[in-house]
Amino acid sequence: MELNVYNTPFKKKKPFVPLNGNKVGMYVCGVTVYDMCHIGHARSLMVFDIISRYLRRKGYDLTYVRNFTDIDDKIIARANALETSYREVADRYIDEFNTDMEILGVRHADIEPKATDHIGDIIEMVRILVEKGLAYRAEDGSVYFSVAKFKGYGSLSGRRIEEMIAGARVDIGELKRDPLDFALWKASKVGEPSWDSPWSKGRPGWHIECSAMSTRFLGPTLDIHGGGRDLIFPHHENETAQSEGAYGVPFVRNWIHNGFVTVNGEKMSKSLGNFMTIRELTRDVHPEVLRLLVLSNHYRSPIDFSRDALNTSRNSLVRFYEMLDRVNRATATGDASRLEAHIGTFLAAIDEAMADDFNTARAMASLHDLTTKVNRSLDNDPRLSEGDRRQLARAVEEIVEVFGILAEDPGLFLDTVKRGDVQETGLSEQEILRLIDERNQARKAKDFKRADEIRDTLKAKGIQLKDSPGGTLWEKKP
RNA sequence: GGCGGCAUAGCCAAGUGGUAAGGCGACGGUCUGCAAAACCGUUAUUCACCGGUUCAAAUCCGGUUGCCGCCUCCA
Repeated sequence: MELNVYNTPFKKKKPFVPLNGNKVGMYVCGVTVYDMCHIGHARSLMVFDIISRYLRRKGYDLTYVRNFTDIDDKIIARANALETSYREVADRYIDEFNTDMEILGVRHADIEPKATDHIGDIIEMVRILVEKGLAYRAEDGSVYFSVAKFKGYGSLSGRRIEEMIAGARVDIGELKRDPLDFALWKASKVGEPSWDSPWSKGRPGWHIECSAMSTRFLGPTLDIHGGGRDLIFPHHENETAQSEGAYGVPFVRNWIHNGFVTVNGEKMSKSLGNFMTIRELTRDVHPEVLRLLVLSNHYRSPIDFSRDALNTSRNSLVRFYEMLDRVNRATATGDASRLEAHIGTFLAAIDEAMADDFNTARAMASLHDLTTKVNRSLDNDPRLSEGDRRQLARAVEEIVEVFGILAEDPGLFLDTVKRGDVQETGLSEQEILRLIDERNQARKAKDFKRADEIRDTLKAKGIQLKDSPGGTLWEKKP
């Protein structure tokens, strides 16, 4: 299936054609490490995790680069507030980030460069821009990019220079020649971390690090550059100006921007204070539930985050795992395959969905279809052939590899997720089991009144019973 | 103010020209002592509104309304 990808500046999908045959270079803007990551970050990280997994599965020779911005105003501010060094702040939150990614099952990028490890590359790039007359040194030793000198500024975000001038502003103390100019190199004040450069002791501006590091690892033209929608302007616009200004070749062949996580329709962000950190959420929500929520929406659409939305995802995930659990429990039969055709259809459907601009929502619909078909088949005949078991294992492997869900043992997953925190019910597991036992004795004695009474009591405490051939099971209803 | 995006059933959500995926919920059925789960069936003649193009429009064009984002740090 031919891969079609939506490209931000063209506003439409087109066939994905890497610059060099099968090789794909993908750069995604990572995080600024000054605080814990929230669910909005999680979505972006998951989206590109899934895209990278799919590209690899598709056979592309992918090099995925995701940076850490480890020097910046906010990191310095945080370090000052904590009376520590910028380095300690950055390193601490890089550790926290890595822990979050491990929790979320987001794989490491191939290369995860830090801005401060590439000061030399950054200075070299700024030097080229100054040499070409696209940048200038201001009085204080800072270096600014001269926006007016770069033709094509605004083409990514669809803005014209004249339109931007009105809205532009200049901070006090900035020595720009033009309000639209942006800093490539910031001269440092006393006490701030700094590096030597031909212009001043200082530190890199935000935008230049991505240009410098992406070029270092992937060359001057990227096949894919990704990030959140909010980075389109000015960050990605500025990266384009820097890179194309310096090297004279197209910077990015495919811009991919993910939609926001919103809360009550508003963007989740630090400044609005309506955020929830990854760590907080995953204390009582299984990471795959969040992943399924992300997968159930198209990557460019907003996701309105709520407990309700989370619950819906949880229920779907439980449905998938219960199907897998049934499969595991099914007795063997030597009969011919009943599921092979369904599984073939499913695998083709998810590839088709993903090849169409990474349409994970459609892929999840196919997974629901497959689940229904497997359940139906097992309703008709609870036995399963070896061939079907193998095919199904293959399908699950594909799901795990591309989407990062259904990676857990079904029995274990259902235990932890369905039973959750027993404490909340006000009963101990022992008490629950005792009541179930008492109810089953009543049932045996055909005392259904007493049996139903017990079931209702448990239900009132949020515990749902399920009588199955193997005995009575219980779960906590969210 | 400028630029951009979105508007699909009770809710969530796919769908960019060929006659509305999927999930949740609800209702009916099979199964069950009764439930739960699973399965089967029903649940949008219609895609914010008004015009237009077309044999054909949720999809394209123009306008209106509402919501959101960017223009300052932001995934």
